[in-house]
Amino acid sequence: MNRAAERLPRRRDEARALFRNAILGAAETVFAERGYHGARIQDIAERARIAVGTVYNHFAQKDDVLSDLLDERTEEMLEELRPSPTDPHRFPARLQARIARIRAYVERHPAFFPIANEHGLFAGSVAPSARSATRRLRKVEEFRAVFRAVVDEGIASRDLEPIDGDALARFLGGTIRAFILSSLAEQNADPEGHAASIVDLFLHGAARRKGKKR
Amino acid sequence: MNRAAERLPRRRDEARALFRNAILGAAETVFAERGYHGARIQDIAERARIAVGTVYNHFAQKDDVLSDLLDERTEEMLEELRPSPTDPHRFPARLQARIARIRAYVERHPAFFPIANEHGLFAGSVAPSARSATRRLRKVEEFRAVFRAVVDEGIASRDLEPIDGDALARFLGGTIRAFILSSLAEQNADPEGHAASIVDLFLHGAARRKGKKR
Amino acid sequence: MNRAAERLPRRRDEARALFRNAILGAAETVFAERGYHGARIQDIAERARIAVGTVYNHFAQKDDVLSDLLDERTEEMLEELRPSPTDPHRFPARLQARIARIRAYVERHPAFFPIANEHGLFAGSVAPSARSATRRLRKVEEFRAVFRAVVDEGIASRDLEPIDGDALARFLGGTIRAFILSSLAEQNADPEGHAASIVDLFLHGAARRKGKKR
Amino acid sequence: MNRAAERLPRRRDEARALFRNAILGAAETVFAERGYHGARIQDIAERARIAVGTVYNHFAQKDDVLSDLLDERTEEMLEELRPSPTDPHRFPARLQARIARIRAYVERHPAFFPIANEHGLFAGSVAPSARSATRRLRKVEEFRAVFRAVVDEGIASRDLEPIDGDALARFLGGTIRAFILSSLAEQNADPEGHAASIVDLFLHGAARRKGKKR
DNA sequence: TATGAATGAGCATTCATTCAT
DNA sequence: CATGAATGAATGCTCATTCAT
Repeated sequence: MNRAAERLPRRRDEARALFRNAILGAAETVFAERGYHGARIQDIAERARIAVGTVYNHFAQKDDVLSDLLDERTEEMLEELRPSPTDPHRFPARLQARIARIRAYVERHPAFFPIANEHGLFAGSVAPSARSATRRLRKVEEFRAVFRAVVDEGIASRDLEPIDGDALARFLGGTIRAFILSSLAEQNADPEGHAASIVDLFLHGAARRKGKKR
Repeated sequence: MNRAAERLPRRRDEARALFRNAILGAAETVFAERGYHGARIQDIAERARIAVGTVYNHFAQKDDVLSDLLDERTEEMLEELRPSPTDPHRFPARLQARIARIRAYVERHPAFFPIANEHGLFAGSVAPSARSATRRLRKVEEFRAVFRAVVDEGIASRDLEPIDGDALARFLGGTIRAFILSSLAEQNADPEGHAASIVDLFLHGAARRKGKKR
Repeated sequence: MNRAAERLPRRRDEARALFRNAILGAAETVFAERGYHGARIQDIAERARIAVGTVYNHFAQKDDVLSDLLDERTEEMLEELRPSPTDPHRFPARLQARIARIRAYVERHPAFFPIANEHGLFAGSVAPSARSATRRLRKVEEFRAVFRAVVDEGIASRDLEPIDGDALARFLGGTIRAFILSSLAEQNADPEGHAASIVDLFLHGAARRKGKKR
Repeated sequence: MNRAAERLPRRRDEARALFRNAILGAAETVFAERGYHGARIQDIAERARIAVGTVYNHFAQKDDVLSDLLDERTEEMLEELRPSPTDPHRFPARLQARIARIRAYVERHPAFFPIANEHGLFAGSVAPSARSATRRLRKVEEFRAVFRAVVDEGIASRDLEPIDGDALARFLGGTIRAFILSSLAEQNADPEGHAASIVDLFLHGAARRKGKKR
């Protein structure tokens, strides 16, 4: 095969990916610390230990750094939410497994959440800041869709009430969001239990349950 | 008495309040449309039909316009959430009444929600944008406290599970937030029913309820 | 006579003068503290305990406040430098008397000197700041003329070398200026002696005087 | 050796110095023409044929441009005043040589003098314009010290009266200042003679000298 | 391709001046 | 005439983006 011919380009691509990831990683921290507008390209470059110009060799504009960051992280989060071959079969345990993965992700990328929030990833209807707005809305849509898929799964398995799926999806989103918040706020010692109780609240609500075991 | 002497100062204060409110109103729209950094003082002034300098006769800096706006609107929202003498006595109806008021508020100030979100009013842990950060955190705390008070009320009336109040408060917050989102998204024809169903989800969850009436 | 008719206008004029002087006095301090551009009309008004608008009832523009201040104070200083009926007749004592008056003036108006300096009253060839520049140059000229007159007097009385009068006038100016500087710097206990020694330096220079008494 | 490695940094430093000097040179003219506050950064940039931002790549703030300019020019002037290996040995000629150098400097940098004056470099006790005030006072002190050193030299060589050195130093300063003024005012054809006569006035004063040759 | 200095459009803020009361 | 809030032109400074090396 053309190994020799392949090697160099491959290395080149690897180098490019290295730079790109370094920039995105730096951007994640800096955006979280100072907000999008407070973050200067120079700050990001410094944190990534490269020159300003280099950032522009990998991203056309500042806005693209944010967009790509949101895209990648969101995609990763969505990946955690989607079904996995190793997931349990019954709905509640299945949901709990996914939520536990989300929690783990949030703890790996705590800086990402404030950014996602600033740009309405979990809220919709935010200021349309420039050309990346469209892309962002698409991601919001994908989130909605995944929540909706989860809910549909639950309805199909007769674990959820067969009512308005969109409303349930939003409810699920809100619940997960509250759960992420507490993950960021506290250093919970029992992630499994935490995920379990959030699923329980989603399923059975906060009302007092006479005579039922918990 | 000294009506005559009183009149002038009173009018002056009224005029000041008029300008101040005009500025805050304009700022609400502009911040929502363009985001904090995208909003120029001149945009706000133009929308309020005053001169740029006048904005600075009422607010020391751009940041203060945002802070005061967040303060005032948040206080108003909190007011809607707090118990009212006309509220029903039993917990579910009581909660539903408050949530309906919130919904009405959101519909009166649709522009405020994106702003609040951009600045983490419903999320905590956002980028600390200079001197107003402290003020904002205080408001976040107040929200948390009000949700907590609602939850404690429900626990006391034996309508809610007597478990970790903070967790329940966050859950309530997430639920209400999801509800606000849908209020902004759709023009629901039945606000009463909407509030009722959100309370129902909060109380009894999304799980299928065999044999129970809905 | 029309005393009655005169009285009111006279009072009015007195009131006007009162305001005018209060403003000039306040301006003197504020200009000295912050420099012309650093001084805001509002600062001057505050120090004079009047409203901003009132300043504009007495001076057409900020620049006029400065010009009039420079004019008045300069005129007063020139007055001190000019011959007085009570002056001694012989040149050295005569010069000493005038210089002592200048010194007294500087001590009454210490704030004025920095202003005069900032605007080149003692230097000529400064930035032509707006329309008052012409007036200022006139004052510089008047200073030069008075110094020249003093020198001519000394030449006529055969106390000074009959050389280039302009050069001598500049030399006298420089000497007096150095003297004013030390007046501002130190709290000399012996003003008379100070004036005497400056005259001595002007007349006989700094060279060692063998065998002469001092 | 590592010439090649050295070349780039060296060139970079040279380029930096080129820009820096161009800015300072432009600033010298513009400050002299319009005064510090009347000079806009854009004016300076335009005269230096660079962009506004470039000024800020070399100076943190407008004030620093002024400060550095004052520092550099003052240091250069002080350098001219300090003893040089080529100076004559006897005091009067020595002093004359230094003064002639000052005169030459003033003629090379006529724009600097008004600036120095506006900021009290030759006067002390001016409006303290923010953070650069300290630096300026230091320069004023250095001037005083150099004048004092000259005077001490003269006292030591028994050419000057052994009286209060500070007073003599101020007198020398005033004399030189007057001399600088005339240098700026006229285009004297005989610089040597001019310096000589100023030294003569400083040494022997303006009094008529019977029987002495001039 | 990495670098980092140059560029200049953009914006917050100031403050002299006006004018209704 | 005194008052002080409204006005908006003016300007220092920032920072995304470009480009010569």
